[in-house]
This record gives sequence, structure tokens and C-alpha cells, in this order.
Amino acid sequence: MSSASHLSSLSLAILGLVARSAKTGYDLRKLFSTTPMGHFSASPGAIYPALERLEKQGWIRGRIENKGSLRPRRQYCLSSKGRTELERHVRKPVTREDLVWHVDALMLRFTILGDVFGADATLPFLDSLIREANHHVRWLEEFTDGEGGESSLFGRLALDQGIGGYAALARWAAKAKREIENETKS
Amino acid sequence: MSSASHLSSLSLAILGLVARSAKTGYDLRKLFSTTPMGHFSASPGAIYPALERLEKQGWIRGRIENKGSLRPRRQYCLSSKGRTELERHVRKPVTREDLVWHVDALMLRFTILGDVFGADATLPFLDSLIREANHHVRWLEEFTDGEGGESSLFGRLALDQGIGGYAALARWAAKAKREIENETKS
DNA sequence: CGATACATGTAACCGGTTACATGATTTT
DNA sequence: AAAATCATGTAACCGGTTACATGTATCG
Repeated sequence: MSSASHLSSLSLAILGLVARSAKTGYDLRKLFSTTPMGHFSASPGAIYPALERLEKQGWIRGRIENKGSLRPRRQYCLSSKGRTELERHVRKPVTREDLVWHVDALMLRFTILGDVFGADATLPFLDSLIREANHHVRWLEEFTDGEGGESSLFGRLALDQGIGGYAALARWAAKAKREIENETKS
Repeated sequence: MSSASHLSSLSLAILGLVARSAKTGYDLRKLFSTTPMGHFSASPGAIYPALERLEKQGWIRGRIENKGSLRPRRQYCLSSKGRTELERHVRKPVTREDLVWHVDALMLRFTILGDVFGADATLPFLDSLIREANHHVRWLEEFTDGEGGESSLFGRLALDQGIGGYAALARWAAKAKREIENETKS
């Protein structure tokens, strides 16, 4: 019941933010519209329903200020159940599917892992990210070769961009790992 | 009427593919599930409705084979109206919004430009891509600096990934431009 | 007192996901 | 003849977009 498999990147972003400190819907909108977290819908039509869903699932809890007022102000924070489920979700090893369909969520998961669950939690995540990214790069390269002269100059260039992007991601992850290991050695 | 502003990446991919040669829904599903075009829904529930919508808009035309059969086979090709609208859409200069919200569509637009509308059509596109990507990198870097010590190691690393990604995109575009110019010089 | 920022909601719409259903053709 | 593949569709659901609606607090 309440399986965590589907968890939109908006929900994930909300969970990650309320995990740090209690936030109102408006706080979240502000963050989404003014920071590089910015590719999340800052629209109330997305955020308020998402908060309702998460509360109904029992992952976050809302404290109402200004009780009785016509304009209630709701501060949401992560529940212990939410924390458990969030951890389960972000700790999952990176899959090929994540890489192809949910790239945006990966960086979110990384920051949540580090900030909420501790530096150590990021290391297996980065390992699986590196592994899957390299696998995917190899698959794309094989595809380029197999294709032979079949594809156009433009198709090949676009594919190169994809390969370069995943390769850069793997390199970034390796560098991040080194920095985190250095940082936590002290 | 029939404004082209909203054009999902699935629709764009379909238009780009039928522009090259007539395709059935099944052909498209095959392409999406077996090639690196693969981050498009290969599900019939996405593709057949999308084909219907595009035909209703008059952008593609379906020729029915096996007429009268209970299992008709429909080959779709781009209409002249569709070609005009597609060209208008892919030739638009790249905006910041495209970069942040529709990265996936950018490579699609690039290959369509090159394959369907000619190598020359890609050059202004790549110029605007380079310009916007560099702008965005500068904005992200300013954000990193402005933030100061406010953000965590993990937030900073995630931001670095973003910066690196956009910088790599700009470098790729510059390289692509050179290759295309060399290729077409002959 | 008017403007602006704070703050929350809702309803219509739209497109993608999932799962199911059906039939035709080719291969073994 | 069974199995696999080719091929098209549909219905329920879900979440995000857009646009609208409402009210509060603060500042000039």
C-alpha cells in the first residue's frame, strides 16, 4: 500500500525541502521561482495539490497557524514515515531507467542523500551512477558504430551530444566522490 | 488558431520522423523502443492519440491500407501545412526557457533542422543555443558566488553538475558548427 | 488608500501512463 | 496449430498547466 515507486520530481523536491526545515506552499513556490531549483512548477495549481497528496499519504504533516482565519497558513514538515520512505527512495541504486527518464531527479536525490542522510549515503549512489552512466555510454557508442553510415551527420552529432553528456555525468560523479571522501576524512 | 506554441516532444519527434518518410504508429513505437530516441513513450496509449491529434490539426495525413479490413494499417506522412508549421517551430531561436524546460527537445530540433531543412538552417540555431547556454552558465555561476557559504557541499556539487552540463552543451554546439561548416564548404 | 508582496486555493483542460482488448500475419 | 510478432485501439487514472478567485499584511 502507498507504494513509493511513482514519486514525481516535484514531490521529491518538496520532500527534500521540507526535510531540512518546515515550509509553507508559498516558501516552496519562492524557492522554485528564484533559485536553480527552478525547473519545478512554481504554480500553485501544482504545489498545493502535491502537498495535499503527500499529507494524505502521511509523508508530511501540516501545522495550521492562524487557526480559524479565512486565510490559514500551513507549515509542512516531514513525518517519520515520510523520512523512512524518502530514504528508501533516494537510496535505491541508480538504474538505466533513471538515467534515461529521470535525469532531473538524480541531482535532487544526490543533494537529499547528502544533506538529509549524511555524506556516506551518497557514495553508493555515486558508484551506481558512475556504473550505469558508463554502461549507457558504451551502449550509445555501440549504436553509433552499428549504425555505420546509416544515420545523417546531424543524427550522429546529436548522438555525440548524448554520449558527451553521460560521460560528463560519470566524470562529475567521480570527482564528487573524491571531494566528499576528502571532506569527510577530517 | 491551431497555434504551434505547445508541441510536446513526442509530437515533435513524430513530426520529425514522418517528415523523412511515411511511418505507421507501429514503426514509431519500434523506433522509440529500440534506438536512442528511446526517451519517448513507446506506448500505444501515447502514440495513437498523438497521431490523431496531429491529423486533426492537419499537420500529418494518414493513408489507409487494407481498406475495409478490421485491422487497418495507417501510413502517416507530413502535410505541406505540417511542414510549414514544423519549420516555423524548429527555426525559433533557442530561449532560456527551452534550455531549462525542454532540453530534450533541443537535440530533436537540431536533427530536424539539419535533416529536413538543410545544414544551413542549423547554424543560427546553434548560435542561439551557444549564446543562451553561456548566459545560463554565467547566471548559475553568479548564483554560486552570491550564495556564499549558504549552501551545503552537496548543493554546491549539484550546481557544479548543472554548470558543467550547460557548458558542455555550448562546447558541443560550437564543435558541431565547425563540423557542419567544414562539411558544407565542399 | 492604493500598491505590492504574502498566501492559499480551485476548476477546466490536456497529454502521458498503465492496462486491457482485439485482430492479422508470419514463423516454427 | 501454436507462438511470436505485427498492428491498432480504448478507457481509467493521474499529475501538471493555465487561469481564475480570494483574502491578508505591509509599506509608502
